[in-house]
Amino acid sequence: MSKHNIRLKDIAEELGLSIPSVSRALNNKPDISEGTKKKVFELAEKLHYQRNEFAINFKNQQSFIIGVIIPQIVHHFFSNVISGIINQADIMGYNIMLFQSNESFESELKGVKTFQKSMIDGLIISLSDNTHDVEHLKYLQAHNVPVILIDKITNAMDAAKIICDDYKGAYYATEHLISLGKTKIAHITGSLNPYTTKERFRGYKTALKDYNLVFTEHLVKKCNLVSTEEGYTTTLTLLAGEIIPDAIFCATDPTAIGAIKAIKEKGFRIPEDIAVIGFSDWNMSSVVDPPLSSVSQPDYEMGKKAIELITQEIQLSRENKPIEYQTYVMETSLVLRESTLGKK
Amino acid sequence: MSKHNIRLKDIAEELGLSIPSVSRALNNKPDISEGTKKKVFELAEKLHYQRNEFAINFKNQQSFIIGVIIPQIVHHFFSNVISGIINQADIMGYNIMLFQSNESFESELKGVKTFQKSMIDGLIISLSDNTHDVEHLKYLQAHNVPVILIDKITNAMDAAKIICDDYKGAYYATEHLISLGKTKIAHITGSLNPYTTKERFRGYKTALKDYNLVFTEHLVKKCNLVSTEEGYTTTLTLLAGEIIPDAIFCATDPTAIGAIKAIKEKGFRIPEDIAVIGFSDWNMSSVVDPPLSSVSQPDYEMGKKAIELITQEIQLSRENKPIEYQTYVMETSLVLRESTLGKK
DNA sequence: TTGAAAGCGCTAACAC
DNA sequence: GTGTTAGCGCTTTCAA
Repeated sequence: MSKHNIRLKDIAEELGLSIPSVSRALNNKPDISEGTKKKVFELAEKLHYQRNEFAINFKNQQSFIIGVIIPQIVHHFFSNVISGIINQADIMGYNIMLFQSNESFESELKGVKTFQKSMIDGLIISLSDNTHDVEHLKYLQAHNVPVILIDKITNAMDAAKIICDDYKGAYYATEHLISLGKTKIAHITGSLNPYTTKERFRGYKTALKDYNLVFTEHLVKKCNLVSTEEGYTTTLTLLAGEIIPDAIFCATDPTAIGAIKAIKEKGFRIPEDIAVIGFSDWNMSSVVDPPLSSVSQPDYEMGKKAIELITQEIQLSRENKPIEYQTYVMETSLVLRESTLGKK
Repeated sequence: MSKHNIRLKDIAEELGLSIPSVSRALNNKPDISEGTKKKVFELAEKLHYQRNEFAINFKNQQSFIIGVIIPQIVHHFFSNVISGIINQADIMGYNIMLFQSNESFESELKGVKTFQKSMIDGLIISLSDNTHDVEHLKYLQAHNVPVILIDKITNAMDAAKIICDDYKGAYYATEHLISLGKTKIAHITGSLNPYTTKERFRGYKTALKDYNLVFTEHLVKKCNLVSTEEGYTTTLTLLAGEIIPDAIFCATDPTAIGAIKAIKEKGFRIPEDIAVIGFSDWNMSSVVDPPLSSVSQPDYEMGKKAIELITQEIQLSRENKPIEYQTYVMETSLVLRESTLGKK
């Protein structure tokens, strides 16, 4: 907001009162007479008085802004997380400042720095795939700015963490394929840095082991971007290999959609020859042909939870009370469609 | 950031200097000796001095925050717009505060109000479908907060506006269907409030007229949410009508995807019996079966442009220079796939 | 119940 | 070159 706005001073002068009196009146303090309070309110109304929040923030050293850094907004999962964050923040009286790292560590660093300058009250962050060092986040914590890690977390720091149960989700997905009688189950994984991908891989391996299926190195392929294109080309390699899989568990839905395209193109039937299951349950997964089975993540709720946690921490931090960090593991669920179940 | 931080005062005292001298040194002002400047810098470094931005913002009455309000983040078009906004804002040295109206006018009003309190330097907004009154935006303008309308705009106020050429895009899409020899072209439109939908409808009608095709009331159906589900059910009604269309131009891609599902289910061939074209070019549109032809919008560039314009306006506004409002119409392009072209 | 004074951290205008 | 003074708008003492 600009200069030339009505200040307490203007009201005070016009009413022949002192500035503190006007302040008291407008803030509904007890030690002010009803008469003057009424006069002040009326004039304030008439002049369209608006508190200068710069002054307030300055005085309180609080911004009511929560910074949010995620790798990519254009991503079904993250845009849902953000949606939950924004709606809940609104309820709690906070504003959201948003930044995307585009999976670059330098960019993430820069984001944290500019947020710091904007005096955020707290930070919710999903780490970039290339973040190995978290000194920038520890620095914030050390300066009483609560940090909450969401989805892409790290064990390199103590903080509240919100994840979904990638391990269990992957385990159930694999188990589902096994229950269909599949034995040569391939896995297309992502860059192995992020915790999430690792956990999905672990769930896959454990399920195989628990059901006495052999783990075959050749049936695991790595995608860096976990994109549709990469899913497509990776699956082509898979289908050209010695062992043709009879099912594929993909670490993300786009990859799975790429896989479906490759499988159809090569003339295999889905799911009879090769069943496919993804992870994330994009809203578009239901419209591909065949509709894709997937592991659904509680994205919106994760965002909501993040705000609940951080507003609590902000409060505790301002009261100089100790904060206990927990890791919240939120449940995934299987959404089964034709890519594994076939036509009804 | 918290209290208990290093202030200029701390440095000044430790160095036996006055506060302004320290300020001058740290801000690289010319009227300070190299010697003291060096001393100050070293101590500041050692003590991890950080400017208190609350004080700076207070002094300058500027936040370097740009507010952004859009109807829905979880929307391919908008998340791309925001992506462009954030990346460009970063370049220009601004932060982005984000809010979604969820297509509710009340929510939009509330968002504007909280942003006002957060002292945003400018607002970029895409109106909710239910916004008929724009007094809240005019109020901002009147208080020297530049407002830029993007995509969902209104003629009810004077401001810089950024849209894509919905009319032309729709015209070309319809023209494309006509060029395929289609004559009974249906149109599934959205809620007719937003300017964009109106323009798409107008483009459709004009194309029909220009090519001497009769406009048939029955072939135009309205969807409120323009969702996949609605596209599906609406298309079913269309296919159950007296005149079966030989092509459908849908106002959005989700609608078109729903239409494809309905058409396939009823046993029609795409595009031989009924061709389908959408609008927006979702990234998933290429993976549906058949891949969907669509009108691609310059979403990311629109966001980028919005930041360029608003930072200029903010600058002009601070210099009390007059601002000329323009409407920027950005070009769409046809992305043709199998849903109109058929298999190669 | 009200006013006077001080201060949040910083910078700009004015002295010396 | 450096220090003194004043002020951004508001709230919170402390006096009266």
